[in-house]
Amino acid sequence: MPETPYAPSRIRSLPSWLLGRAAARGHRLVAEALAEEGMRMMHHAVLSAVGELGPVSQAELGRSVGIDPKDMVAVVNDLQADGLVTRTPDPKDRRKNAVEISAAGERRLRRTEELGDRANDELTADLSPAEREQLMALLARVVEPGAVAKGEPGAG
Amino acid sequence: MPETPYAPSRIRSLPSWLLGRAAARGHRLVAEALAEEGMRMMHHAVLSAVGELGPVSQAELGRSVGIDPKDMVAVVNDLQADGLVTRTPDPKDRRKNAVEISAAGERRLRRTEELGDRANDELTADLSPAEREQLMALLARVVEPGAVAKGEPGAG
DNA sequence: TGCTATCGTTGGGCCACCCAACGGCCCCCC
DNA sequence: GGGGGGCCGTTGGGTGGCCCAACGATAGCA
Repeated sequence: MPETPYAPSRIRSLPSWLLGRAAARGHRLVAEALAEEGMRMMHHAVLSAVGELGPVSQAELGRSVGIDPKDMVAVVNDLQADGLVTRTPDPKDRRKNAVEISAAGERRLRRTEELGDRANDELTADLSPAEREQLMALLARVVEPGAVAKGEPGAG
Repeated sequence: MPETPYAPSRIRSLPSWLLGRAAARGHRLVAEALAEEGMRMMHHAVLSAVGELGPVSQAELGRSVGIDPKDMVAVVNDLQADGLVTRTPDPKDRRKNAVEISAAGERRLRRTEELGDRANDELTADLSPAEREQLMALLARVVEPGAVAKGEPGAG
């Protein structure tokens, strides 16, 4: 390399910086993989959460994937328009919408999960399985400080 | 736990997801720390790179911190307007601007580095120093696949 | 002398993330 | 059983990071 593709930088020694770079690459890889099915990351995340949680309100969905209620509306709209989820008023609580995955949604989810997994494999291609687990464990403690340390069972 | 603050999700087992969450938290912490000095992350990154590289063209700066030339213009404009860097035409190559840090820029950089460091300490508060190093090493290999594995000297 | 590539700059667009407000509805307390 | 606090979905607006396209000026090379 004649030029200086990656200049030295004190910045690079900061976790936040590396984290941002790594996340950006992961985002890019996953996003373009999901694009093969016409899906975006948030849509995939929400669809996956719906598939796991069963009929669930949008608010709870939002909390589970950490997305703003505003954006959740748009995502569920899209998913519903594509016939991937159903949105039915909850008879027990008329404020809520019961969001549920459809058969088409499950098929789509299966494909996008496959694509997402492969993108993540590429993302961590340089890491051994053990290292990948190690990375995940460390990241989990960065994401939720104080949650794992004392062996707390947590929410799930 | 009555509610489900963090619902189970297959998504959460993906590196890209955890990476995104961790990066978001790091971004938030660093951004609000830097805000004390009226700086944004990109500005701090560029200023830091300028401080390290000495007089340098915007294009090279952009490559070193991985930022779009378009955005670099705005960042250097801001830094220049605040008197933190100087932008002088390069006599040897009249296409280029030689960007250099000023005395005020060095002072500002010293403070923002301090703030950034503290934010990163908080970000990795749950990690021991060894674990933090471990995380950084793993992240570096995620960011630049194939660069570290074979002991390649790289560009620097 | 041309051709190609780079540099700085301008313009536009996409996506994730966040805050504020509002009508509708539930639940609990009085 | 009536009222009030709080949650739900929805709409609106705003910011930051990232990427692509184009263009005039300039440098390097054939």
